[in-house]
Amino acid sequence: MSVDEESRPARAKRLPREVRERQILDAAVTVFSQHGYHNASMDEISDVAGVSKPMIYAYLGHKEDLFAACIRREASQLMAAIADGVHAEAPPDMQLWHGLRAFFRFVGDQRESWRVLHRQATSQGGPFSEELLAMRTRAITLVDALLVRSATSRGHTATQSTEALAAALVGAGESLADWWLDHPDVPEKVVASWLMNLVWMGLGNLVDGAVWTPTGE
Amino acid sequence: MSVDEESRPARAKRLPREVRERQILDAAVTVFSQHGYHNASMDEISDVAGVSKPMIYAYLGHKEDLFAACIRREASQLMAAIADGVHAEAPPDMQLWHGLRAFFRFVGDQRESWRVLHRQATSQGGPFSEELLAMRTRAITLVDALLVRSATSRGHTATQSTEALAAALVGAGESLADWWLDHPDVPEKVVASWLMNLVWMGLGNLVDGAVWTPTGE
Amino acid sequence: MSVDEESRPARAKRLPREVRERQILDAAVTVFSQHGYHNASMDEISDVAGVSKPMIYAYLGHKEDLFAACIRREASQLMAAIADGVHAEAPPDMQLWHGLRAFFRFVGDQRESWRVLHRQATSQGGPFSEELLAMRTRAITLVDALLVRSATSRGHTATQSTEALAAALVGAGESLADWWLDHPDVPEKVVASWLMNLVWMGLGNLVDGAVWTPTGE
Amino acid sequence: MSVDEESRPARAKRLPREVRERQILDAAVTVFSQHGYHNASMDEISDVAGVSKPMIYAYLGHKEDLFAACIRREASQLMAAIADGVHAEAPPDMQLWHGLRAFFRFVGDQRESWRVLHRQATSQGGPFSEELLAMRTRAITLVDALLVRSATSRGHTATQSTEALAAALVGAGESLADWWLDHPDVPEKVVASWLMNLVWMGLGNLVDGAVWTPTGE
DNA sequence: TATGAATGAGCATTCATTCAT
DNA sequence: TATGAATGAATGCTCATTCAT
Repeated sequence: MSVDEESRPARAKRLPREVRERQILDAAVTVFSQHGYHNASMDEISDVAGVSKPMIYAYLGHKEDLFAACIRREASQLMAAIADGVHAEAPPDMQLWHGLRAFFRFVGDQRESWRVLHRQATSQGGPFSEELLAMRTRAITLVDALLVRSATSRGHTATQSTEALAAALVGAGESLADWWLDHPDVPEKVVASWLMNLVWMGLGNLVDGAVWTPTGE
Repeated sequence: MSVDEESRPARAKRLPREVRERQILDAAVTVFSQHGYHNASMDEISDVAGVSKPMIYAYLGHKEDLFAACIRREASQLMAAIADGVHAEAPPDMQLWHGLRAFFRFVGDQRESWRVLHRQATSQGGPFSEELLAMRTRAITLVDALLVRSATSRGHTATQSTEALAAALVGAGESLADWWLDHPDVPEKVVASWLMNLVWMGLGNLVDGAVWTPTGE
Repeated sequence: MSVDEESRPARAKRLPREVRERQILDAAVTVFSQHGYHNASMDEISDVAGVSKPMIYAYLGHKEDLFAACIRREASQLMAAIADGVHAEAPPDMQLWHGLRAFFRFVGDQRESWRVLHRQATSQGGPFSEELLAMRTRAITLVDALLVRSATSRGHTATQSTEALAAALVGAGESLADWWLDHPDVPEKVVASWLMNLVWMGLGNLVDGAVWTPTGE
Repeated sequence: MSVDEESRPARAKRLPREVRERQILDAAVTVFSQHGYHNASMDEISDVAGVSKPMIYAYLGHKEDLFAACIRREASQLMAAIADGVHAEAPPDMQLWHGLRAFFRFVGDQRESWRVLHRQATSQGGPFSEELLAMRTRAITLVDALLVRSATSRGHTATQSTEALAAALVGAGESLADWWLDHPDVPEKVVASWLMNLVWMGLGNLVDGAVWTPTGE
């Protein structure tokens, strides 16, 4: 009947804004990832953060803003992780390979972040799509650039399709990452190599101008 | 006195249950697809369906049940469309090709359905995942079988990776479909062929035992 | 998934009104007794009765009317049972004794009826109070008359208090009946004799070991 | 513009939780007593309490909890009132007498409380029965103890029947209290003495003109 | 006589959000 | 800076009741 308040870090008073914001964002990511955007209540977030609700509103604004802030932060981390893994001077296939590995490593390490980014953000309409789309676009653009460079370096002309292909690739990565979440015993490197093989052998041929065409249609 | 009641089809009275159920499901798909599961209100659904709320509850149960029913129906239609497009006796590549085309055709024709299936159902936890997962699994299984058949028919041994690859493929398709929703001027056949080329040239090599390996790691 | 409709008597068609009414009242008493007035739904009653709701409304009116009808019927049966047990020519104590026994017998045999009469009807405001009050008043009046007759026959003057005493007596009976519902292993005759002793001899005498016993049974 | 807001005490702002809880409970008792549990709406309670509904839920929980809280509070007050009236060293008859008087005084003074306790709580199933049963049991136990003590002090053996007798006595009190509610011109002391005589002397003695009178008052 | 179809109206409950301190 | 107190506004859901057949 009496609530024990021991479980949470003794609500420290008068912390600098920066710290509070981090606390709140951490809590928000956790809660959003657990219950989804709509079922996450500001009450629970404030509870988990060890901060009163008015603080949240003062520092990070409305629920939507808060969610967007989460996405922004996590997306940045993801992009940073990938950028970190990729060496710009390496050949295209190695770039893609390292990018994929970094991606899967991130997903494996930061499941909460990934869930918020992928599962939650995707489904919410308008406001978040923008945040997420922005990130997704950056990712696609990156891959796109890779493909284009790769094609031109071999003497081919990049077609419009590269952007679409990039989209497909990113989707494949996400989907495979989801699959991986349910099969955690498969090593990250293996998963990455599967995807790499799938797309590279395919992409490689494409880039070289080989095309599959339906027969007898 | 009240607002004009002309806008909706004159609320036909005393229809057989079957008809009402269809009306309701149609409305629900529309509304869920527009606002998402949580922001869709039963009130609006009943409004759009031209039916009072109690009818919805009487015929299709709670909001969750209703949503599940939507997913089930739309998923069935999607699967049926794909099955319809594929000819079982055709060679693997043609089967995949026709499957893809049927898939993109469905997405193009039934945008609402697709949005409900993909964006909404994916993000909602528990109860729906099951319905959707079931369908997704069926799709993945289908592709998986295709790969296995294809591999064995060429004298190779199917590895565990096929299921993962199938997952990746399905994800790629979904993602590309989403991309396409934002680029409607690209003909369906072209989009399908992009994806086909991406995965087939890749998958083909894989199936034949060709493997990409990182160099200089 | 398929509903078996075997459990209920095959919904016979075209029964005479009298029969239908009985069916409905029986069902209503059962349901009211189980869930209480408010939690009993017309749907369930119609279900249990094996009759469609419009029939109920046609034959017995609104929920309130239906409930009142239940009370009337059950109350009549109770009063009849008591009247049956009492012999008008017997001496007052024997009259009371037989009345009590008949009452407890009724409660023991018709628990549902009793529950509706006592627990449900008592608590509902206005409309039912009247029905129930009428019965209760009849009971009280009966006891009242007994006391008055008894007193005058011994040369005493009846005071206003008799009515109040009768009320108290009836309450004691009801409460003891409730107690008995929770102690079913006590024989009816014993319970009746306890109450008889309490009210006839008084606690003072009981405490002193005086006991009333029926004569000539 | 809106209806006059003068009728209720100027909605004081920002009161401590304790005060609000009392306000809410007071309002709840009033409303429950007027309309009964089911017909009482949380809206009305919040209105009468001069508090918004969310406060009720925040402080006292769901409707059931709220009702239980009411019962608990009122029951405690009743028991306290009785305990206050009884002197433990007095002889049994005087103890009973003072207990009865305290009881009737409470009923007379706190009609709302009594109605909630008796009429409402009794009729509602499960959850409340427990609260109320607990109190009723305490009351019965109290009387039971009185009887046992009284009997043994005179050299008699207490039988199992005491508990049942206590139940009967409590029921008689409740019923008489109800009767009294409809005959408010009878003084409390008189009503109490009627019941006292009934149970202490027994009807038999009463009929013979024997009367119990308090000594040394 | 008998019923499946249909609804108006209400109610408990929750949540994001904001004062007053 | 920081929060307990407070609420407007929805929303899911149910039920008694009545048509149209």
